[in-house]
Amino acid sequence: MKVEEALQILKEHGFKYTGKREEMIRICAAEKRYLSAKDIMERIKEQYPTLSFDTVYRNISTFVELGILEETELDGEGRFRLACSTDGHHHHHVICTECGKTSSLPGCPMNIISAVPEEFQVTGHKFEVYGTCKECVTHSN
Amino acid sequence: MKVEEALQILKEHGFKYTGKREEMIRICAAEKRYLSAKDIMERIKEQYPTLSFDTVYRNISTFVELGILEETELDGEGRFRLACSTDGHHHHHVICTECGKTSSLPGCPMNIISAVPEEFQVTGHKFEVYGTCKECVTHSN
DNA sequence: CCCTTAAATCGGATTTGTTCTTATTTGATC
DNA sequence: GATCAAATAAGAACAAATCCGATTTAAGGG
Repeated sequence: MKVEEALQILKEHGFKYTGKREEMIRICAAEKRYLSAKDIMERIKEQYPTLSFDTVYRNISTFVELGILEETELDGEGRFRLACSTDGHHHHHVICTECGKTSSLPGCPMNIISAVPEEFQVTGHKFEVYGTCKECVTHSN
Repeated sequence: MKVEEALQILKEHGFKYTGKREEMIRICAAEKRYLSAKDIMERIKEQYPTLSFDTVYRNISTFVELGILEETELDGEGRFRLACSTDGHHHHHVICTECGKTSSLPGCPMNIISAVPEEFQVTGHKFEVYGTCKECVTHSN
């Protein structure tokens, strides 16, 4: 997803444009990795030093609801990255547990699963491979 | 995994036997679903009304480290269930997001994945299907 | 342009899940 | 039964996330 697409989605849903929102999205668009709310705060402080964490958290959850951001969880804290499933087709990621860096995996296990027990009404799924990226392996040695 | 196996694992690793630990394990063994620390606290209060949450949390993490409990996360809180991967072979679950009830899924996507980018050193993976179980669908209507 | 209004933001207090600290108790071993 | 390390209690401390009341700001209409 591109920054412009994200802003368009916001507009379509009646959300106001603010420089802070755009900057948050730009920050997420800048790297192929999951960022924590803290990471985003840190990066946005350069342009908006007074931004409150309430704003960051509130915007993040708006973005997640609108499908602009994808969410996961590492070490008990939420991590976010610009949605990329919509770029092509649905897929999953390998995630570096050190730095949040991601890389796409082909395919989705749901396509292959023979059967989900019929006493469950399926609402979603999560498939994530965890690891350490080359950079983080190097740094930790 | 059975309660006795779990206790055996504790013993093998030099942990002391306590009634509280056994009871915690029994509680987890009693149902095929993920329980929160709070759930376990609640259930154990019948036998050990004074048990502190520190004890519950500390024991839970010991159990997770020893592979006695499996951990996941729902609604921002840790959930635990008696490990069952060791029963037969490695597998995954459908999880009811309402009550934590689980059901096994055959197979593991890691077997099918063609290739993980070689710049990642894989350390683990998570595959979970989420849904609502029959009981919870009924109750919410 | 200015006015109005609802949405967005601020700043701090609050909540929630979890961990830490210190003193005390208890299980295992001799 | 004495000893000692491990386990526990109780509450303080922590960190992530949310809530709240007051203020500011974007968007649209006159």
